[in-house]
Amino acid sequence: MVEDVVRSFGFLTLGTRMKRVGEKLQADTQRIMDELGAPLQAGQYPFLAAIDRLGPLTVGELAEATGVTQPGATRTVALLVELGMLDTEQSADDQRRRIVSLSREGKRLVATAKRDVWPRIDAAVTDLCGDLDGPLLEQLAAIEDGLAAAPLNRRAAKVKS
Amino acid sequence: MVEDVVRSFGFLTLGTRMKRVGEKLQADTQRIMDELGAPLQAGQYPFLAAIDRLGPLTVGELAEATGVTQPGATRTVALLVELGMLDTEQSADDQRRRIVSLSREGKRLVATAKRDVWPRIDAAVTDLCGDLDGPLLEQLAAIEDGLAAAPLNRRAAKVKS
DNA sequence: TCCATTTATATTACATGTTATATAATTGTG
DNA sequence: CACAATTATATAACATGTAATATAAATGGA
Repeated sequence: MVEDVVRSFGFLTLGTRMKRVGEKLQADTQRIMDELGAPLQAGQYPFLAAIDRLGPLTVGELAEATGVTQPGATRTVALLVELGMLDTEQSADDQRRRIVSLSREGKRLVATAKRDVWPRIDAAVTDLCGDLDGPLLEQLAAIEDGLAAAPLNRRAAKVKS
Repeated sequence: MVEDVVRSFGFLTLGTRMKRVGEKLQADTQRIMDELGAPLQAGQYPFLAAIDRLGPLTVGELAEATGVTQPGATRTVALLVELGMLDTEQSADDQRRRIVSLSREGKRLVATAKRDVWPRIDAAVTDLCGDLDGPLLEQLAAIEDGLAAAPLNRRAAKVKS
């Protein structure tokens, strides 16, 4: 077993390390969702959740709300329209804008996710991180070790009961 | 200005959020390196640093040390060989293994980076995160706000004097 | 010793992020 | 009120991660 240099380098490689931990969390989250039958990718839910919370939004507003660039938002919206989860209409007063809203199916999916899926994910992540405190690098190490010891989907199953 | 839903959702969207913060840190780090004339991408340095620290490694060991998958390591190694920073040789006792080492130029780059670049990056990130404490979500918020207020390259310039 | 299994690396296909730029609609100003 | 500048979205080109699979070498047991 070789030393994990990204972990060893401390603040110097913090960006790489946080990105890596984030990707691992997302991958584990995806597994929970797969097990529960949720039909989308983890990274797509923020788009649905943003509209659910804020009402119909333009592409640019969705980019802001989800923290991706505008081209990223354009692409994900196109995909979710393709999948039947979102509808778009041209804005009446500004023909450049596209107003994105939840389709009937999108609304159903959000309702189900809010009830059955998101609470489990939240509980699993809380199980992993909720009690953490102290310096950032120590918390990151605890998260990495915690994920290695028991991935989120195992924690979700545990918490569920 | 639209609400940042990934931030609002707390633990539920922690993976997306950490990935995003990590990407932002990396992008800022890249800008420091660009300003200092470092010729590689931020994400490529862990490969050089791993070999500098641990000596020549196989592709698989590099994957472990840098925390990427083996195909990712294969590709990055190929790129860095192309750029003249790494050399590879077939292992004598196991023809499947490729031993990856720093080229003369790679060694020179690591020496320069260790002296001139990495300390600045470390100092800038420490300026941003070094004093943080408390619950994870609060620290993440502080990092996001801190980066928005003064990106890492500004902090590097400040610390440098 | 032969051959099935395992292991190390490479390849393929894809997901999802970015930046730079194109296009079309709107706005503001001389 | 025409036209330059701005704004919203789309597209293109690329970077970098993954999983699944192919290929070639090493290993181990009948």
